[in-house]
Order: sequence, then C-alpha cells, then structure tokens
Amino acid sequence: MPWFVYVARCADGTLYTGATTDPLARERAHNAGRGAAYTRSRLPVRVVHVEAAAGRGAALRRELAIKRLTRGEKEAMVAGGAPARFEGFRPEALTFLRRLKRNNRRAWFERHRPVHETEVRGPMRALVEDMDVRLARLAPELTGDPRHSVFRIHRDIRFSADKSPYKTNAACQFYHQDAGRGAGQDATGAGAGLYFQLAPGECCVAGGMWMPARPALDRIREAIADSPEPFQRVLRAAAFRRRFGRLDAEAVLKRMPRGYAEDHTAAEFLRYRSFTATRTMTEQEVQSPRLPAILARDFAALVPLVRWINWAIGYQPGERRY
DNA sequence: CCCACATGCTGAAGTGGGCT
DNA sequence: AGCCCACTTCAGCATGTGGG
Repeated sequence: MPWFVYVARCADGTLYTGATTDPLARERAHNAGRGAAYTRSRLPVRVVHVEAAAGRGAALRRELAIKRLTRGEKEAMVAGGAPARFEGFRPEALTFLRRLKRNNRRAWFERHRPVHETEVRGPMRALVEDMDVRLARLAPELTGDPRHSVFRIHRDIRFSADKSPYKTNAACQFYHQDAGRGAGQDATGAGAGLYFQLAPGECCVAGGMWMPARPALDRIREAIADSPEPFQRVLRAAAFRRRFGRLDAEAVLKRMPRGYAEDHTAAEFLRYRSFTATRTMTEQEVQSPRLPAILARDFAALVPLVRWINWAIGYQPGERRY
C-alpha cells in the first residue's frame, strides 16, 4: 500500500499537513467535512503538495517533519522553491561561509541572512531529516531533528577574547535518544553521537564523544582499563580503519591520569580525554545530491565506536524505529 | 612539570506556553 | 496562525589551587 504526505491550502490561507494512502480521496473527505477539525472550519481545502513515502511509518515521520517547518519554509516547499528534500549543498553555501569569515560582523550577517537561510541552514535541516530516516534502520537509538540537531551559527562570545559573533562553519549532530544533546566538559548526561560539518576546506564527518564531562570520562576509562580488547577491536575494524584511520589525537594527556599505571596494556587510550574519529570530506562530496548516502556509509563505520562509548556510559542500542 | 578540579564571568538567539 | 514574553540554552574562557 503506497503512502503519501500531503499539504493542503485551507480557505484562510493556512497550510494543513497530513498523511494518507489516497490524497485525492482525502481532499474530498476534508471538503465533505469528514476530515480534521482544523480543516472543517476552514473549507474548502485544496491539496497543493504531495510526496510519496516508503510506507505508513515513513509517511507519518515525514508529516511530523513538515509540521515542524516554519510557515515560510512550508510556503517555499509548496512553491517548489527551496527544496525541503535534501539535494546537496550548492557552491553558494561554501561561498557564503567564506565571505562570512571575511565579514564576521552582525550588520553584514543581517544583510545576508536570506542567503544563510536558503543555502546553508535550510539544506542542513533537510539533510538532518534525510539522515534521521536512514539512522532509523542503521542505529535506531541515534536520532536527529531539524530543531535540535543543527548547531547555531552564533558563537558563544561571552568570555572569549575573540568577539567575532559567528561561526564560519555549519554543522549538525545526531545524538542518543536517551542522552542529553550537549557536548563538552560542561555537558552532563551527554552521550556519543555523530557529526557533520560544512566549512570551506574543513568539511568533515565525525563520530564518538567530544570531551566527555568528568563522570562519563571516568566510566569510559574504567571500561577501557577493565577490558581493553573490545574497545581495541572497534578501532581495528576494517571499515573504521579504512575511512577514519584512528581516534583523533585531541587533548591527549602527556602522562597517565591518576590511578592508572604507566605500563597498563591500554595505556595509550587511557590518556585520551576526547573520543572522536574524523574524516575530512571534499567539496565535491558535500555538494553531491548523494551526500546522504555517503554520510550513511561513514556513519555505519562509526556506529561500533559510538555504541561502545554509549555502552560504557550506560546508554543502550535501540530497536528498529519503523 | 602537569593533571584534576573549582569558580566567576554574563550576551543573545532560540524556544515554548499563553493569548487573540 | 501569529504575536508576545519569560525562560532556557549555548562543540566556553581564564585563572587559581592542590597534589602526584
């Protein structure tokens, strides 16, 4: 049974989103007063946008995704302008970030905000939707949604000597459904996840856990010390080594952390404070409509590392979502 | 030397609930 | 849907102290 997601224009101009197996019959049902309460008071309605979905689950998921869009984004999608479906970043996205680097000022950004919206933020949100659907099968416990997964463009400049207000990269993350979304030493309850970054000359895909807070770092170290073999097996896996090589050597301690012997079997990894792996991507890769498929393969190679870390700090793998 | 940990600092967009 | 308003959040930074 084929499923569809449709958007209908109500008499008052508002947009109603629903899922159905038969958009035309559904439109007739709405107009006969047998539809949703929302449309009943705004008749007639006219279906203005239809998308095919792989099944009921995928349709409901896509329906929710559309309902999370802003009014403007929905209008753009209906008008066929800015694609709500990911079709690759255009060269203009990287050009915008390059120019932002040279013009990192509020006034400049405000003048060029529409370019940021249509070339960078919009496609990034669409990419998140696409990857979330793929993750539902690949690693169901890892999720992303446009609202929470896309990092803000604004830097946290409160206590920084560098007061330039904007980041010159655009990035998104996928996180464990039971974990917090934060990252870094100040984030408690965070877990391991996946990451994608768009930046001139610095496009990359990454995964793992960046700078875990103290409780999580302690648990990861204990897990490595107690049983180094499973962790080392994850790092030796062919797909991981081919695509990512090794863990990023970021913030590695020069000596052993307190309580661990210098000659421990896993001494090398007990000195790590950050557990991520990164692969730089070419501009050709990020501009390809096939980017979601490329990322899916990278994510698949990262999932064993992500799962090992999440296991170490107490987050379980998930069931297939649909 | 250098790891571990605590503390103080405080801008602005994003978010969600209530209302019309 | 759209508006208003209070609340939350942010891939932080710098510095000092204690201890192995």
